[in-house]
Amino acid sequence: MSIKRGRSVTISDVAEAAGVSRAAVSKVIRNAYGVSPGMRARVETAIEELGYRPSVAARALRGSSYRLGLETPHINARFMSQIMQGAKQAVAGTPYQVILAPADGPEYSTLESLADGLVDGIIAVSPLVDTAWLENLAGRVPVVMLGRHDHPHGYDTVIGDDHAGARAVMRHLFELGHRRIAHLTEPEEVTAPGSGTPHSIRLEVYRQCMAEAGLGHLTRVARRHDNAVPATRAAAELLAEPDPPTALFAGHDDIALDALDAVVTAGLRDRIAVTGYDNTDLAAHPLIDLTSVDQQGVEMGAQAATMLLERLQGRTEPRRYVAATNLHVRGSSIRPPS
Amino acid sequence: MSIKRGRSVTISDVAEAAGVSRAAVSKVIRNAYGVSPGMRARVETAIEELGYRPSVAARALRGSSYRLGLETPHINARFMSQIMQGAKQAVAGTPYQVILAPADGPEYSTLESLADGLVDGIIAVSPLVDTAWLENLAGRVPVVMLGRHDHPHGYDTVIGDDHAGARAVMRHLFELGHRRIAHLTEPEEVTAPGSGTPHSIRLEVYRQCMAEAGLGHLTRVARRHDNAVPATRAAAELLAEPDPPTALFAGHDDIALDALDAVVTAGLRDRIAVTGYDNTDLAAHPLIDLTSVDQQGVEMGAQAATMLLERLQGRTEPRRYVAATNLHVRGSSIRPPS
DNA sequence: GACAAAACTCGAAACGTTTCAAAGATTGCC
DNA sequence: GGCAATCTTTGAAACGTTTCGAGTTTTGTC
Repeated sequence: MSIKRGRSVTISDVAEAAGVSRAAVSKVIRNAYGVSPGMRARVETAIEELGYRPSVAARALRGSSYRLGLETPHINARFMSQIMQGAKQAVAGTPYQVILAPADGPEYSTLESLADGLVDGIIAVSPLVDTAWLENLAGRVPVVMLGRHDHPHGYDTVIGDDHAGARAVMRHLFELGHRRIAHLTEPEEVTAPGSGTPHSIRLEVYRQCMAEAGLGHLTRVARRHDNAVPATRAAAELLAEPDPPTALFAGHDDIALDALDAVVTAGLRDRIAVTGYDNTDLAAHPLIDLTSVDQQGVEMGAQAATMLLERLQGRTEPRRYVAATNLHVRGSSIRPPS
Repeated sequence: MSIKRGRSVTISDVAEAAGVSRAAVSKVIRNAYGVSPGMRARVETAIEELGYRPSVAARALRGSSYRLGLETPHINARFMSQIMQGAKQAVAGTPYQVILAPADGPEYSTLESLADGLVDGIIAVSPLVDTAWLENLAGRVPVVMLGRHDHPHGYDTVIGDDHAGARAVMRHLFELGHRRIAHLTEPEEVTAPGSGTPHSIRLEVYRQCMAEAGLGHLTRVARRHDNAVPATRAAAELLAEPDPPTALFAGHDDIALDALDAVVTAGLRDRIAVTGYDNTDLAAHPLIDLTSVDQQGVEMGAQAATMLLERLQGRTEPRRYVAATNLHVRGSSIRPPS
């Protein structure tokens, strides 16, 4: 009763069954121009009866796989759910599908393996790869980069308004009365000044706001480091200092969650303010109740996918989309002790 | 300065550069038998210099794409992170890569689109598709199903020990002194008796345990329904009943999070016990602090990927892996009012 | 009803790999 | 040194699509 790995139905089988040429079948399945109603009908019947499905591999070899690839740095990055959701919405109704390739290692290799003819376009979050390399990649396949504030020639970019978002956080914390505000962010390589990563900008805005408020001397930046220092520890160390901060501005919600962990563990839940970024679904949970910046991840994902589709239809000049931000104030916005 | 969509380096280019045949290059890149050290060296140099990367499309057309596909029903399902992590671990060091295809729609179509020559093997969580259809799919490409307690011929299965896990939860709640225990689960179609889905078994065990304890009359089952009824509402309705339950046994952590939401919103955080399933990373967060059943998702993912690799190497008899479960008791294990 | 234009259909060549049988080179043995 | 056995290497034929130019039929116009 064991079924052997069967050869599947090919376009030739359909052509034969419908009594037409392979070229004709190809046109029908692609809705291409120049096919008579009669032929279309016969071909569609044959396709139906045989249960024909075009081979993605053969199509890809010939030109298009009808797949868009989404590269994501960490499997867990909750923000990516939003992006994926948006991208899926954008391709609904087109023959395209979105697949996800988690990096978890060197980003170059994940991107390259996507580009190796598997997908027709790539959406990626890769702050670390350099622009020249990306321009080169974009020469082979359309690319949309998320969260790069550069102005490339060959690829498109989708970013949030990190200046506005970070500034909104700082203004909010100042208004609550905080002065000792610390910033919790990613490792140095992701926040290098001028690198144009979202986290470098949030950090820069943080510094600037502190300076403008005459609080430059209270500036404190802590970072998580991949395995060595989880964000919980970085936060805990901040809290253990002689004059600990009264507010923690976390670079994104995942870090904010860890910060909350540290704050709660230190028994300071209603003494220390914590803010996040991305407004992921958990932020609204009453047990988390995290103030966070919404940067419309779903819309960003949808825009990114749309840009790829445009490229596939021939657009060549680069596009750039900047998503507006919106601060959601929640219970983690504790006032400082007065 | 605009780069035109360049044709990339092919195996022929490498062959020419190295002064050998295409077949020879093919052998080298696949580490196949029968290639002299001299030739290998020349070919490898040429590959290096030209920056050659094999086309996945062409390879797939010819046999193997070296990609494994992971189908996941909802983008957000936190449990899938664990599976993905395990699968990636298992393929590390092999030429295989894992890609993720979120379903979000009819599962058949996602699975088929994966099977259309894109991947060499499929790992899927699809409780709803029927066995015959899967056997057929498995005839075309190796398949490992997660969470199906059936005994198929053509595909492999990886499951958690849902009987033991659910029983552990119930025993735990009884020991705490609970009698009014409600079960919060997925829509009917996923829990049909005898369907062999994990949720049908957890439900069945719940009913059985209640009956065994002489509490059959207190059995209460509530369900979320895709868009209409989020789990928060289902839970809230339970809590609003005349004699509300003192403990909520949620089918998995995502539902448990919603249950906690409802419990907190009703102001009953330290009156009602909540338990989850899957022990996702959030359960351990001090603000969530959710008692949950660990079913070794990472190990399950690793096993699934390993099974695919075995199939690709020729195994034909079906395999089945059952992961042990382990209850993690946390703060959400409230005692009932005495 | 003749002729041009438009609409439709087709055969064959590509796309970049892997595989298979066969040719060519080398080794071992007596 | 000759012959068989083994080891290397190769050319050509797949794999299943799309595309392109050319051939065939239909339509429209006078």
